[in-house]
Amino acid sequence: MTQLPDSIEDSVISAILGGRLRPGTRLGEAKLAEVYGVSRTRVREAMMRLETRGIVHVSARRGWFVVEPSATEARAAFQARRVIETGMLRDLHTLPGDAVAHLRAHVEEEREALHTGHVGSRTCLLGDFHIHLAHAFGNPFLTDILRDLTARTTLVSMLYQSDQDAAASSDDHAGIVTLLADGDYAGAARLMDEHIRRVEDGLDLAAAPDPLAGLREILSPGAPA
Amino acid sequence: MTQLPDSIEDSVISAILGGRLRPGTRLGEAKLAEVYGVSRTRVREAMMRLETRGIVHVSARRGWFVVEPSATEARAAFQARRVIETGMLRDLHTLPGDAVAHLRAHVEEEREALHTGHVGSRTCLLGDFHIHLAHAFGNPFLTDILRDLTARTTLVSMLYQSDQDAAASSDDHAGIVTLLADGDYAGAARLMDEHIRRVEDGLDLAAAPDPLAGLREILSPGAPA
DNA sequence: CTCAACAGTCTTGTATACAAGATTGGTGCG
DNA sequence: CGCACCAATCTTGTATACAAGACTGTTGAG
Repeated sequence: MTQLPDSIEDSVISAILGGRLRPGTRLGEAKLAEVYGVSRTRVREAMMRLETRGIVHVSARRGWFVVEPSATEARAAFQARRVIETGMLRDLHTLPGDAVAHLRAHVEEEREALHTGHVGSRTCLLGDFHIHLAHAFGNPFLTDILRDLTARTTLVSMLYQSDQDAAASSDDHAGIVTLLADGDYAGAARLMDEHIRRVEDGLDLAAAPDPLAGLREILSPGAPA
Repeated sequence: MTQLPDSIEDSVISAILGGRLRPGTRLGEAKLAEVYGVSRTRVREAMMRLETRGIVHVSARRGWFVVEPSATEARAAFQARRVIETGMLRDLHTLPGDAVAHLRAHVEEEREALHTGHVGSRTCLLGDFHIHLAHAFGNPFLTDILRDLTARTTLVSMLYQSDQDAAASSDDHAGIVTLLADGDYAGAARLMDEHIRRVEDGLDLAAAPDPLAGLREILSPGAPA
């Protein structure tokens, strides 16, 4: 499904999409340099690229951190995705013949992940659907833009205690694919709009994000001396 | 109209939007470092950021160059703009009250630039309209995305001998503002779609971009010894 | 005269050294 | 005991040195 990342950037992005990197996680240059077996220079370059893509940010002389979108930014990110994804479905009718089959297969994978219950691959697959759909339209700019936006909304979901029902999302995806199979782009656009709104509405954007979420989780079973 | 840029990136972007930087222009690190009075390190950082934004690219050990979009990339860039800008107009009805007035003033500026005939500020203003419109909707993600896409399409226009009629473009802009003033977002979206198509159709994307365009221009009057 | 090989120069690629600020842990005063 | 202050340590910010490759101009053979 997802090819293994060759660059530091891809590696970080895919870790976020897969839920392995949480918002607020510190990414020390020295640490990363050791992990990837490269010098700090390369790590810095990668971090700066990710920064311009809005994935990480730097706190002066403290380190690089996975972004923690504010409620406002969260809303804007979802809004941007809605505008672009529905816009694509409404304006572009250029899906190649095999796209629907591929998307159907993807939804099938989602279903399986739902049953096996592996939360990481599930999160990853649910985000990947949108990226694959964008990719199928063949516009690399839109694909790249949506990849970054999806990474951000994935972070948002991690931050605002999403009660997102993965099964419902997958059902939406299946519905969109069905409509596309019928050539009903307008219907697909409508359903996509509802879908993204549903995901957004499943968030508790009023709740301030818990800065200690990570720690709390680690310490909940019982801390050692 | 356009506040003076404080970073190297903004400076390059605004030079492109204003038509002062042509596609293919070489941006040497040492040269830029001297111009901006900073070290090569900072210049490299800025260039790498611009690279991830698709504005410049690096040719190994030869230097940084303003991108020269291929015909395929050109079409994709216009398509992306169409999807996003019409999507915004269709989905978002969140223009603040004073937005229309500001946009009207902007179109008025365009008109003046048309008469005075200053080609640089004209190009800049025509692109700025779209950026300002995006900005008015208040979604920073979409604004940033459109700024970069607009920079790219500006480069495309320089590269593919656009016969774009600046006056017609400005008329389109005026029309869009009028529709927005009436709250007719759907109509504005339709006109925006036509407008961007018109600009794209004004290009000769079949013609291979002339890699010597810059030189030819310089040498046309008669070369000195 | 043409062309291939080569030396010199220029430019980026990468690592490393050091400066500057932030954090942490300790110490002493009240 | 609590708190402010201070030293030690860690981390990024920035510049610089040097390596590696690309380009240019020259030179010499055919």
